[in-house]
Amino acid sequence: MEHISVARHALVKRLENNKDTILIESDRAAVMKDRYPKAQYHFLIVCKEDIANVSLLKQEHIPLLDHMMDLANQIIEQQNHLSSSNFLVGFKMDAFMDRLSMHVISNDFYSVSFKKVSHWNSFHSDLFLTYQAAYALLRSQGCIEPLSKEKALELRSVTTLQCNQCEFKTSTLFELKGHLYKHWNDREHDIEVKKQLEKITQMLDESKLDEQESNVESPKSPEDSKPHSTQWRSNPSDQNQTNVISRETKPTSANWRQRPNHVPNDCEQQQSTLPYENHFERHFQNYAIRQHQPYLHPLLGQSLMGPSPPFAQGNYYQSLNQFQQPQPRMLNANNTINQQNYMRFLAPQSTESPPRFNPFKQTPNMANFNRYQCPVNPTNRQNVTIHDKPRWIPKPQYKQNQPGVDSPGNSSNKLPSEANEAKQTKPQQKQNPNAKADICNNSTVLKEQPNKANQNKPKWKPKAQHSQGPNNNLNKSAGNKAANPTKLQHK
DNA sequence: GTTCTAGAAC
DNA sequence: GTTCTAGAAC
Repeated sequence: MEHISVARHALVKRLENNKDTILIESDRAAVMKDRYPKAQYHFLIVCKEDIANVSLLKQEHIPLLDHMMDLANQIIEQQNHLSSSNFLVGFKMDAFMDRLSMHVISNDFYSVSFKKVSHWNSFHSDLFLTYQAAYALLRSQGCIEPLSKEKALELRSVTTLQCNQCEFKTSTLFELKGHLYKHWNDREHDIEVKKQLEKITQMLDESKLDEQESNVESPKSPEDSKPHSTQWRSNPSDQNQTNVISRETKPTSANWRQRPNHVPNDCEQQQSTLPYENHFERHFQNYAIRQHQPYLHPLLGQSLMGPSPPFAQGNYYQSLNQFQQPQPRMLNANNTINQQNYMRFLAPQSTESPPRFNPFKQTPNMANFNRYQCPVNPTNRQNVTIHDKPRWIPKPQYKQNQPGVDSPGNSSNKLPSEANEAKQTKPQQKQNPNAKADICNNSTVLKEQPNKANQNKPKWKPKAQHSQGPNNNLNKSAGNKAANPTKLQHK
């Protein structure tokens, strides 16, 4: 149980020792990223005062609550293109950590660490107490009643999952995550469209301003017209004049085509057969279609930029449909997702709109990085076949060995193929009938005949209960459950 | 709470 | 060979 208390204390430890992970700090609280974010943006505002959880708050803590909310607003304001309405702010009633922490989490819930139904229920049931609710309870009652363990367990395991952005309901985490991915993808498109439109609007404003400047400076007769406004600005006096142009003035257009009641001369008549070149709006509209069409939202793309972009024409979410139906053996009895299957679920991405950089995505540990551990790099993936890809890479557990000493268990310095061979030798050692009999009959023999390959640090040590008592001859798993129900104690 | 992984189960 | 589970470690 000691390791659980260590884990519970990890937040305080991080607060005290890992100052570099703190984003905003005050004398009463600090803002840091959640270690396992359940959405694209997930922050913790950790209280510095030794308060274990929200149910220990009293009325005198209302100023502390307000201060934590101030920090929450500060960190939300730092996130571009997201407003406070996109965030949930509050406390977990069944918090695991032993220090009061306010969660600030974006409502997309698109994250690698979002893996369990209980993760969803922690934020979308009575397990989550919003800041407003906590404030109201402290003001009215002066305290916050804790949830019973039974009630918390019941709320955690609710399987009716209601989308937090629409009326969609499902009973499987798989469908919910596929659905949430659509919401996230749409929002990313909206943000991208907004950025592009802002950029285009800015360019249009600048070009209109230039046009107005040129119209004020342009001579009245076509014979004196000069083709480029930049040439006029080469004269310093002209340049000064352009700086005092008022937006309200409507000067005669520099383009003869745009002047009302203008009769073109011979030269202009000849030009009329040429393409219409001087229409800035049209020019930039075409530019926008060429440059930004792939990024437009389907609805905006249809009305503003001409034909629908490719992702709006076909079944854009066709690649996602495979996630709609839960596949067999993807979920276990606890409705959690197997790690490997989960990565398979995340792997396919639309080629039309690559996802935005994930600020929380963990970078691989480059010390142990090799081509076998790089499932997302397509160039490396091409080089890996099923046959030469080991299921796991042994970690360098034998660093204590002196250099030059050839240890049979030291697979960290070997090639992967050699590591595979070393792994294949393990069952042969286990099948030694004498050794197996010794393990079953006398635990002390284990100390006398240790596994030589793993002599320095055995990966698994059978417990004394396995070789003692009435479960001696039962199979191992049954003996484990009967003699050592630690799992039940943890839960 | 989380990840990782050996061994069991399929 | 693949998936699940339990235990260890953080």
